[in-house]
Amino acid sequence: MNLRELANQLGLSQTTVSRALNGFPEVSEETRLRVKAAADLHGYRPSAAARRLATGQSGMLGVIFPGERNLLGDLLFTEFLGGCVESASDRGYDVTLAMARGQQSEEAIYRRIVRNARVDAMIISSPHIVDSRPALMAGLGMPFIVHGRTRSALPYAYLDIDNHGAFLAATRLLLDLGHRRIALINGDAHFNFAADREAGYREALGARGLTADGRLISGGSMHDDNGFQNGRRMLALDTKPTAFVCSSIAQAAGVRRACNEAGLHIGEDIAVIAHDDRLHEIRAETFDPPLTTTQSPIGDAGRRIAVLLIDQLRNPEAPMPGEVWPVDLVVRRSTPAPRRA
Amino acid sequence: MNLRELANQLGLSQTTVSRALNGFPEVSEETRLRVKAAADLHGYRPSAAARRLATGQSGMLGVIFPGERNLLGDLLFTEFLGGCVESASDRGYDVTLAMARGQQSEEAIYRRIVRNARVDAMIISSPHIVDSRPALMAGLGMPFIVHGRTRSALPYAYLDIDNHGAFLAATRLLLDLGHRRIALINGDAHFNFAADREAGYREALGARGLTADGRLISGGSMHDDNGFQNGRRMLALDTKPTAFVCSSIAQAAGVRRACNEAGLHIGEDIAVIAHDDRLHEIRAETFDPPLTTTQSPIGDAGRRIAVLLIDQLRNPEAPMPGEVWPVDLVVRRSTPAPRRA
DNA sequence: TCTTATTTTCAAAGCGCTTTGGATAACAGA
DNA sequence: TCTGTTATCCAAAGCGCTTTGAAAATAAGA
Repeated sequence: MNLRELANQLGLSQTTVSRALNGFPEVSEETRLRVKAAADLHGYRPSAAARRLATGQSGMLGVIFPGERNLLGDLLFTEFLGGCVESASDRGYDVTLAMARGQQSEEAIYRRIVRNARVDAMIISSPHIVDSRPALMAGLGMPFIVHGRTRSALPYAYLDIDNHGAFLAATRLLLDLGHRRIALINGDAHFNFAADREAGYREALGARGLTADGRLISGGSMHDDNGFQNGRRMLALDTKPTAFVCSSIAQAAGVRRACNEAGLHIGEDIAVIAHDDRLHEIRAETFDPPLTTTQSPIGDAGRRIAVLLIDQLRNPEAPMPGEVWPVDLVVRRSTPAPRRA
Repeated sequence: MNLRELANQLGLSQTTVSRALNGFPEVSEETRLRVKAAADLHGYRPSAAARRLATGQSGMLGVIFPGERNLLGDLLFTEFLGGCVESASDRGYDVTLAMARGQQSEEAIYRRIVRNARVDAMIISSPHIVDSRPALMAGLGMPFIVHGRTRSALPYAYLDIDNHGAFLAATRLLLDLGHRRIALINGDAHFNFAADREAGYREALGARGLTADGRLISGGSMHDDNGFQNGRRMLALDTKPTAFVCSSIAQAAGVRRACNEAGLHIGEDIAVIAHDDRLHEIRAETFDPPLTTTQSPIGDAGRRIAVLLIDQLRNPEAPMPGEVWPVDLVVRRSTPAPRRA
C-alpha cells in the first residue's frame, strides 16, 4: 500500500494525503481524520527511502565507535549509545554506527565516514583538549554535536557536564572536612574532561591558599589499576594524602586496594570521592563503604544529546545549543574527616 | 555532481555510466575505465537515498539493543557490535540500532522494530532455548540471522560456537587430571548457550560413568557475585568440589574469592576453567593464576555474522548458513590435578 | 557482400514520496 | 449578482538512481 493507492482509495490526491498525514495546515481537520483512519485501516507505512530521496534527509544520526577500546570506555559508550538510540527513535530517527579504525590519519577516517555515512548529523564523543574533529565536520558541512567540550575557534553545539564544578565541589567538601593533603586520580590528560576536573580541583585548593602537590596528581586510565598503582605510590610518600578524588568508581576500587594494603580503611582513615556516571551494576551505593560521588548519568546525556541534535537539524537557524549540566555531589560514607585533624 | 551530469560530461547515457560504475558486464572495459576516471575526477558519489528507492534495499543491518542490561552483557554486546559494524562497513552496509524497551510484549516490540526499522535484515542475539523471535521474523518477512541457536521448527541462519563441545572438553580435561567432583557455574538457564554448556558437562561426566551432582550445578548471572555465592556454597558442602567450570572469567574471579575465603588457592588446591569471550582487558592471561579457558572471540563472531547475513541478502537462493565454531581449550596454570587423587 | 550473432550503448519508465504553483470551492462584502 | 478572500485540494515536477526493452555498432559466418 503506497501513497498513490491510498489516495485513490480515498478519492483524494497524493498531495492532500501526504499533507494530511504530515500535519500540514492546508488540509481540513475532517479530511485529515478520514485520511488517518484509512491509513491505519490499510496499514499504510510511508517508504523511508522515498521520503529520504524527496527530502534529502536520511533520518539517521551517526555515532562513531570509539577508537581506543577499553573496558570502562566500552561500558560508558554502551550506556551513552543506549540513551541516544532511545530518544532518537522516539523522534523517528535511527542511529547508525561508524568505525574509526585503520591506519589512516584521524582526519582521513572522519572524511571517509562523512562521505560514506548516509547520516544527517553526527555525534562526537570524548573530545580532546585540542580536537580537530569539530573544524573538520564544519568544513565538510556535516552538522554535529560534541559530547563534552573542546577548544575551538568556531562555535559548535555541545552537551557537557560541569566537570570543573564537580571536582571543585568534591575537593571543597574534603577541605571543609579538614583534609589538606588531597590526591587527584584523574583520566588521561589529553581529554578535555580530565583537564576540567584538574582545574576544578586546583581552584578549590587555591581558594584555601593551598597549592597542589604534583606528586598527588596523576592521570591515566579510568581503571582499577591506575587507582591502585598511583594510590600505592602516593600512600608511600612521607606526607601521604588523607583523601582521594577519583575520576571513576573503578579507580576508587583501585585506591581501596592500595589503602587496604597499607592497612588503611576508606571511610575511617581515608576519604574518597569518585565521579559516578551511573552505569548499570557499577554502583556507588554498594561500594564498600558506600561512596561519596559526583554523579551525572551518562545515559541521560545520550538521550539529551540526540534531542539537541535533532532540534538543531529541524531548526538550523536556531542558535547552537550548548548545555553544561550541573553535577550532583552525593555524600555517602566514604568521606570522614581526617584522622587527627 | 549526480549521475545525469556525469553522464552528460562523458557524453554517455545514465544507464551506461551506472552500469560501468556498478560492474555490470554489458559495458566495455575501456568505457568503464573512462567512466571511473571521470567519476573520481568530479568526486562523484552516488546518492544512497536514490539507490535505495530504486533498488528497494536500504543497505542497513539492524541490531537490537539488549533488553536485559548488565555489565558483562554490555561488554559482550559492544564487542560483538564492533565486529558487526566493522565487517558490515567493509561491505558497504551500515548497522543501525533499535531499542527493545517499554512495557509491551516482546513480540509487539519486535513487530514495531521491523515495521519502523528501515533495514534489510536483522541480527538476533542471545537466543533463549525456546525463542519466538525467529518465527516472528520469518513471519514478518524480515531476513535475519541468529547469534547462537534456539529450538525452531523452521530452518534459520545462525552462527554459534560449540558450547557443548567446549564444556565437554573442559570437563573431560578435569576428569583426565583425576578430578571427580567438578562444579559447574553456568549462565542463566533459559539461554540456549547455558543449556548447551550443561549438556556438554553432563556428557563428559556420563562418559566416565559419573552422574552430575545437582548441588554442584548452578545457573545465574555471568558475574563475579554468582561465582562467589555459589562457589562459597559448594565449598561448604561435605563433599566439596575440587574443580570448577565457569561460564565467564568474571565468575571465575568470584570463585577465586570464595576459594581464598576457604583458604584454598586456584592452581594449587583447586582447578578452574572458564569460558573466555576475549574481551578487551578481561584477560585470562593476566588472571591470577593464568586461567585455563575455552576461548572464542566474540568480536570475530560479530564480524562473521555480518558477512553471513549480507551474503544471504545477496544470494537469497543459497542454503541458509549455519556455522558452529569449534572452541579452543587453552590450558594455563589454573588446572592442577586434585590434591590427593 | 549479405546475414546473423554479439557487444555496446541508449531512451525512458519506474521507485514512492514531497513540494511548487495553481485551480476550485466556499464564503463574505459590496 | 459580481468580486475579492480564504480555505481546500490537485496535477505535475522533481529527487537520483536502477533496470527494462531496444537500437546501434561491431564482429563473425556464409
